[in-house]
Amino acid sequence: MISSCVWPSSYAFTAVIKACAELSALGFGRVVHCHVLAFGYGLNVFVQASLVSFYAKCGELGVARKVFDAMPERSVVAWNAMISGYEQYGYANEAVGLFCRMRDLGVEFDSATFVSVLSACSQLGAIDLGCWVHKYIRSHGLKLNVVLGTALINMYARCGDVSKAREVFDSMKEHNVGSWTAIISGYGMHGYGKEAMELFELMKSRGPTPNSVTFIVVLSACAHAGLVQEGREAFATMTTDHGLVPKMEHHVAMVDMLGRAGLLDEAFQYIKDIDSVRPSPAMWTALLGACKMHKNIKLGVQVAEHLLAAEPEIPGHYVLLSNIYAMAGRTDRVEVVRNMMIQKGLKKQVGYSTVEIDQKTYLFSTGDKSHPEATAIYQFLDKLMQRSRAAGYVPVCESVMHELEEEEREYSLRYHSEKLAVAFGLLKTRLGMTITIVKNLRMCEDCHTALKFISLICNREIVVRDKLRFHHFRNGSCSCMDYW
DNA sequence: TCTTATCCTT
Repeated sequence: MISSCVWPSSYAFTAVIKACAELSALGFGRVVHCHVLAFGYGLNVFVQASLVSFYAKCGELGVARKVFDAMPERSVVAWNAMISGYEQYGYANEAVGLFCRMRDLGVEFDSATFVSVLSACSQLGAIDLGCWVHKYIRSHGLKLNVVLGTALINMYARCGDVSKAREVFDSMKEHNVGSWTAIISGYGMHGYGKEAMELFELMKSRGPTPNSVTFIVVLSACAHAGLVQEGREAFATMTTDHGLVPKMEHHVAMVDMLGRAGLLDEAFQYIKDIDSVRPSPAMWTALLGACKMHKNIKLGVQVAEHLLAAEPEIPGHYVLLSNIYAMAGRTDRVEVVRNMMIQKGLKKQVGYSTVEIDQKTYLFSTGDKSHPEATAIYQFLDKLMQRSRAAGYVPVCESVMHELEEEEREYSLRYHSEKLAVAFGLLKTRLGMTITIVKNLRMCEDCHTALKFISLICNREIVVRDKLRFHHFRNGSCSCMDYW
């Protein structure tokens, strides 16, 4: 168009920029941006919004924000594009922050705004804001379409309230594969395998045809609830009844399911059969986790060696192997693994936990003393652990063995981030109130045990969302029934 | 014209 000397309209630009966004064609998009300025469309609101969206989708959030900030007048679409960009790239706090600014400025929201904000709430476990959005939607009579409804289901499930998620699902007039998948996944995350399977049956009898994602979710639900037979059947019907070809994700879920159930040899054979065709470290990782869970040192070491050869740069593999050695009391091997990590310059991912109190989110990391009330929190936690010990709690020395410095070991075990967050939550909330913690990694066995005791001695319900799933602690036991 | 979700292992 340009070489033919035809003057492009703003419409031509939005279309091309949108195409660049979909292709993640950053370089070409930049050139188009130059043309936008050359042709004098730099101040066109539609073109600007498409540029914000383009840069955001390409992960260039700083540039997107520059274009966004430079807009003399911002349409709701531009706000949405910016919020969505932050959310998609994991900057949920920034997404929420921008949403709050929008609210303060009195900008009118639309359903796209809410979808992105609800996803951000899901990431953060920010149920208070999520509920606020839900109330706003209801009080303003906004129509609950499938996309918005699914975002709500997802928010409630990931923020710990799966029955609310179900209410939303039931109240929706229209369902598609996505909304069914979302609610099944929600039950699965909470360890409610039976409910997940009942819904799956209902879906098959009177809902839309399940797709590949649905089966990942179903298999994962089975894996976390010990429903091996159900999982096997679902996997089989995937091909026979639905003509779907199992992808690597399904195989990983199958290995995970067999491994968690203690069928380690079968899981091992399963991998060998598939790995010869398509090698997949993810399957080995799942098996390694299972070896640790069932304390099978011999197989674990074998699997870990295989895995380290395939993916030498992933710190998590070394951590798992070292944990396995630690459980076996092989301190010498723990040292070796630790030195391998140091040599490769690999660092353990830093764990942190957040707790929301009065709509404010507080973040704790291991041994964290940055909180102004740190002294009180630590003292209270020490007292809690003392009382737990009196009630029968015995510390589980497992992952600690891996800490770099000698004195850090005991220290970091005692002050893992979730314990600090729980102590703070107990100090700041009244009896009868549930404490909800969001953690970026999986819980360690010691914290899991400790929280069971804390729930008992304090007579409190504690909900922890770890990287993968939910734990509801009540009266000294956990909803996962110690089956992670 | 520009904006909107559902998934596995660590």
